Amino acid sequence: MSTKRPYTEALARLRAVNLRPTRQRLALAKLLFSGGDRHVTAESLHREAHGKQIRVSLATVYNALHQFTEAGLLRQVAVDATRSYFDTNTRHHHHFFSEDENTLTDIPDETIAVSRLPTPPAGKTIDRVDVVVRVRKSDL
Amino acid sequence: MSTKRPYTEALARLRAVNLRPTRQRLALAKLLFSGGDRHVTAESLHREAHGKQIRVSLATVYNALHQFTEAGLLRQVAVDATRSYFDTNTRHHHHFFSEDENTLTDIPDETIAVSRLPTPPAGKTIDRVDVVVRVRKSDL
DNA sequence: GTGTTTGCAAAGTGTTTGCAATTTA
DNA sequence: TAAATTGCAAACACTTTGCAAACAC
Repeated sequence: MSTKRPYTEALARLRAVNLRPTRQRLALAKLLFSGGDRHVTAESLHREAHGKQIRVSLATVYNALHQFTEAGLLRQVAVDATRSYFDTNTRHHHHFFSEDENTLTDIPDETIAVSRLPTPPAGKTIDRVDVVVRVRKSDL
Repeated sequence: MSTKRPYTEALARLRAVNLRPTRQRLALAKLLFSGGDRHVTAESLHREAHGKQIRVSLATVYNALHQFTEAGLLRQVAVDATRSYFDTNTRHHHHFFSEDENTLTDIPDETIAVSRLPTPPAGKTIDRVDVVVRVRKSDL
């Protein structure tokens, strides 16, 4: 678990991928990697940081999210045409997407399975398979 | 097949869903529904229309795509955080997404299967399951 | 004629970029 | 102090909206 020593933890992560541990990156890394798995958008992370008195610009949040993604610390998920989501769980897994609340949730890996993968078009290789189970409130 | 009599065909489709067959809507419906299954973005459809001397504004293309989608003639597909894709195939099926060319292709339904669907979070119902098989050029 | 639809231009989102000032090593 | 990073504001790409003119019925 990465709940303890969030500062050291975040610092180590940044060092490991050769990103300078600036005040902003450290703070964001702490928010992202100190709890369990998380799903954030640039906006939501920026808002969260501000709520905790961390001064960081939205542009820097965008930069950090992309740098973290490139470094393999995050994974980008495309579910909504308007916003970009980032997932701290970089292992292979799938998602629930709540269309009411616009929120992502991980699907436990054992509870879903794709069988019979198709042959990709000629000259192409499968990069990855994303399954999004779209859910909404039961009643209405 | 809807290849023949594209005008009558498009007209019938619009009538069926109670959308006034205006010149613009008819022209777009003809482009969309006269061939086989298609995947378009607002931009690509607008460009295509212009190429065929059909005068229609981008705003109208957006309106039409949304009206057609609402009417069940199209289906919206979320694969890319920046653009919205619309699919003329509204049956249940999945997609290849080429990350090199930003293009969608249908996956024949028999060649893919999702087994063991997960139980949705409490109070939620599964609306639909989208599988996107991301592919890229084999070499590099 | 009356209500609908169109096209334009303006406004709105979410995101990226250029660059001077600041910070890190 | 040299190189990297930040924050701001401007630019961007895509999409939506308000409204007068044009159109369908």
